[in-house]
Amino acid sequence: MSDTTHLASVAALLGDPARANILLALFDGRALTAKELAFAAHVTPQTTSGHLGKLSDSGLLSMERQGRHRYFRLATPAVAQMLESIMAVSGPESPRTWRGGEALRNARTCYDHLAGRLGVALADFLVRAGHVALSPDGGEVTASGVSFLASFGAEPVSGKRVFCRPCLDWSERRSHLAGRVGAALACRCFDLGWIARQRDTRAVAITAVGLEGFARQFGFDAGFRS
Amino acid sequence: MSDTTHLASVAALLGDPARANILLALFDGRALTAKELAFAAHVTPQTTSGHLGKLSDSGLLSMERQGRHRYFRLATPAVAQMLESIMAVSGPESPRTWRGGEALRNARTCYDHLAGRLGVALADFLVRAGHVALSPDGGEVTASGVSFLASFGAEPVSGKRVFCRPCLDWSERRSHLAGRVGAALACRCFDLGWIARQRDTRAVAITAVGLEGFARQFGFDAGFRS
DNA sequence: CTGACAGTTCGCTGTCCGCCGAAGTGTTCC
DNA sequence: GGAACACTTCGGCGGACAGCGAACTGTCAG
Repeated sequence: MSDTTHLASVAALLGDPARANILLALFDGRALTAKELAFAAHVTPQTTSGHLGKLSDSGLLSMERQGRHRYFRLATPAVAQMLESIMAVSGPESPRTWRGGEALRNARTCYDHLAGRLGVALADFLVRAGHVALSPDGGEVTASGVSFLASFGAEPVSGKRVFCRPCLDWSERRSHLAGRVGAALACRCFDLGWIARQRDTRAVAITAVGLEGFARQFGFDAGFRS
Repeated sequence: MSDTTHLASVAALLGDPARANILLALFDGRALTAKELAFAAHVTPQTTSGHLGKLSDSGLLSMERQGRHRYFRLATPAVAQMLESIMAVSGPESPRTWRGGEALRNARTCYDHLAGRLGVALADFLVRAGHVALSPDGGEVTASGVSFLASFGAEPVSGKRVFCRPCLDWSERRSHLAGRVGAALACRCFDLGWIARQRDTRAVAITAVGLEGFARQFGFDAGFRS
């Protein structure tokens, strides 16, 4: 029964609210210091230190020293995918209970790609335009999609294959784009200055340039709601 | 912080060894009675009853009455995928600690598709033959793959798209096939009598017909190791 | 060197929760 | 009817562990 023991021990790590907060704070792929994580977890630094030790020991986090700071990040994309899939099960519930605020629902990062209304709108456009085909389990980029992405300047990195995968959006209950394609799109949008990261939150801001750009290139109004 | 709370509460459910055993016992998609699950979880029926109540309340399990029995199963495929992704993170560790036995490593079901050495060998064949292209995030069936699957009698169900997705095998540390394609392949192998389910384990037995069939159609020896 | 600050280790307390024995409800079969 | 069985509820016990205050190590700035 060795495998169930390990599954349970990893799950138990995620089962503590403080540790869950830490992991979600790192969910967008950035590296944060122990103190920042203590703030995110709503516990004291010494408690956080214990949690970070456990998470690192089990291989969920990787750590990097820099002067007197220690930067923590998710050890691998597999960890992010695990968090995604748990939220896909736990998240939906009643949308009314959402306290993350409208900003988070509008646009946020999900590890390395975009989620929220913006992420879903992007995916919708690509599907409607026939650039991408999505099914519950996965997706494919069509020939027209390949050239569209190239013209937009979002070339998925690393050879092998153009690939994309759907990621269930737990606020919108619909799929947005993940995988290399999702990452490339998000990256390009940041480069163009259409969206910008904000402090202490996974929510991203849509800039004035972005509003105009999304309307022109993707044909939707990214103003969502006030 | 509503979403972290829910993530933590779901993870906490999986974090108990008894509940993890219950979920893994249901991982192959079958429905089991409360008593069978008590046996699988190594705890008494009354303790199991409490666990099943919690798992059902949080929507991880669905229940069905049948006479004086109660049958439980995983509520949705999303739950199975969540388990997969956690095992992908927790499972690898040192292969030496594997106690599931060689049978489980050789061939087992992973919700609705095949895993273990057999699952990996099938995926390998399809990739080498150019029937399927796999990347860490997803996969595609090629034109030749579509006709190959049709000739084998494994037509993925439900219209929309032929689709497949890789699933990280936590014993072999390599990908096998999941998604509709994986399910169709497994289903066809059961139908042909190449493999057979066994009691009280996720391991599947490879029949004599299967040995011959895998060698002829897929070009590998499914004898793996004694 | 000294003070400030990041991060850790230690020891203690309080709480939560898994577990089982005993007793209760509902169903089936004779 | 009554016995057997599946499953649940209740109550108390005991272990595991998150949390913090206090004290320690290490790094930086002047």
